[in-house]
Amino acid sequence: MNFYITTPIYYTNDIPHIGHAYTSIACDIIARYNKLLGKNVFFLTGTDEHGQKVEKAAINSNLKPKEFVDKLSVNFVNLIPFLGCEIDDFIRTTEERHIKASQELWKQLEKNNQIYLSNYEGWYSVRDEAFYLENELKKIDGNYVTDNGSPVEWVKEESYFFKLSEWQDKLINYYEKNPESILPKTRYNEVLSFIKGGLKDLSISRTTFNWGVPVPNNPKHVMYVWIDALCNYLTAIGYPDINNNNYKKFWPATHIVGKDILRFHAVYWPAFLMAAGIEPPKRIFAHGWWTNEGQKISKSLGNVIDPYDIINEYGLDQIRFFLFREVPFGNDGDFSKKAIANRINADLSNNFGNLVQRISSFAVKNNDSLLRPAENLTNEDQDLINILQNKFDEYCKFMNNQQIDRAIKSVLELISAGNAYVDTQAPWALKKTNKIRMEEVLYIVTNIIIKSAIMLYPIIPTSSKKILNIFNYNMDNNKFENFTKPINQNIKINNPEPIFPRILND
RNA sequence: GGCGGAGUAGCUCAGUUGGUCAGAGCGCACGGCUCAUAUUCGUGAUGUCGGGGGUUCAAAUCCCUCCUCCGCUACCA
Repeated sequence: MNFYITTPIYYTNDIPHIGHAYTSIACDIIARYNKLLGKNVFFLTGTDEHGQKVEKAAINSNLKPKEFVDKLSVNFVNLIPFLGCEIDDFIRTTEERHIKASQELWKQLEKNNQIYLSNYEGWYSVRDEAFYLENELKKIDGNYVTDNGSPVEWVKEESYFFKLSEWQDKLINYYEKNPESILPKTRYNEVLSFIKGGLKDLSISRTTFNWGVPVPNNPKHVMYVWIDALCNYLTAIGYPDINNNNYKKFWPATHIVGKDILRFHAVYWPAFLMAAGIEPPKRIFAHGWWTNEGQKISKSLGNVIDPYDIINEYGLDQIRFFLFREVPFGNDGDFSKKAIANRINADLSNNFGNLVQRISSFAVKNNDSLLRPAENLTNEDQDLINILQNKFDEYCKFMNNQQIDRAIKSVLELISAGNAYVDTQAPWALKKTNKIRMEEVLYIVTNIIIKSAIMLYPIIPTSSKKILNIFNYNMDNNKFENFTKPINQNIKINNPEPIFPRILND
């Protein structure tokens, strides 16, 4: 089984913020989960480097566009390992392979009679790089400006168009047959209602700037964002060489996107693909946005969250955990210091960390660090093992639908059951009365700890490995095959150390 | 305006096809344990399940209506 997951390509007009980190980590979690399932995974991210905005920013910086994007792209390249993301490729739209792929996709669309030359005209804002309808504009001092105050000018230019209007019925048909190809459900509804509202042909080239992929056989035009940007998902797996091994293995992809760019991925992109005779994406998942202490995040408010700052303050796994434990994936969330501290302390330090600590240090002090497989299971033991089975089933069901928060909650419930089991079995009492039973109890809990650590590995990979290391357990020999079967090996415990330090109140 | 979603304990939210569905976590109160990062375990309290009406033996769950909030309603990644 193969699994292909992508982030959007990030636009090189600014440095990365928490939103970029959020999307990338989401993909990393899903990628790691699928690896645990035993799949071959291809995880792609990259940067989108063309367009008028970049061209202008480069001029303002006294740099050639390529020099400018080289500088900005590296910020995104460097962020990936800092976030603990294990990617398989990083694509830049200025790469030769991508220019070739986009042009090839264009030619394929042209060959299939999906592109025609015409004129595009309307009110255009250079700052926003977008056209506006008259009713979206307001008049200030006799001049039209956009809602956010950008000046607009009336522009008429020759442009190539994609026959999007021809794909309305086919898209509707496709989505009605594949209701889970857009998630969450509410986004699916939005997309479908948008398509049902009618589709107009799409302008896909520009002549007013040069920083883009040249349109084949007409160098006056460069591609306007859509085909260039979206095609990256094909480029990275070898397109246009459709006999390429990666292409054959990994297409179609699962795309994780912010809710603001859902339409491009869920309407234009599948239409392009179908028009080119290529299968549409397997799934598009749209996630929400973060606020900061209840406030909308914006540069002008000065409350942009720098992923480096926040991770250096709380720790990588702690932030990864918070981002996906706190909020149902797909919803908007609020990033607050209080919520972060509560989450880390309650779930990681007090619940999981404590279970690890109380068992490992108890075993070191009272059983010479050695744990031996349990032989005679009581009803209570069996109950706990049954809970593991139930929670693992839930966890997989949720993860398969990108309900990461629900999956995490299932594991936390298992860990809570582990803590409760320790209390009822009271190994500190058994120490005086029944040493054999004490050993069994410790071993049964250790099984739960190890399985919990592996289930949480996609979210908190470094911490999970630390925990497994305490128990000298190598997770490579226990992925999700026969996962709930109890471990059966002697375990020697390494020096325990607190994995999740609590966050002290400010 | 149109389409869609949501209003459930102080907070964040679960609640498939109507009948242990009135719940979880956090917070709070009380009690227990002492292995553990002053951690954990147990018990308990607060809810007219947005308002009103209807269908039904039975509705948070279906229908009608009203109120509030949110998203989408095309060319910005």
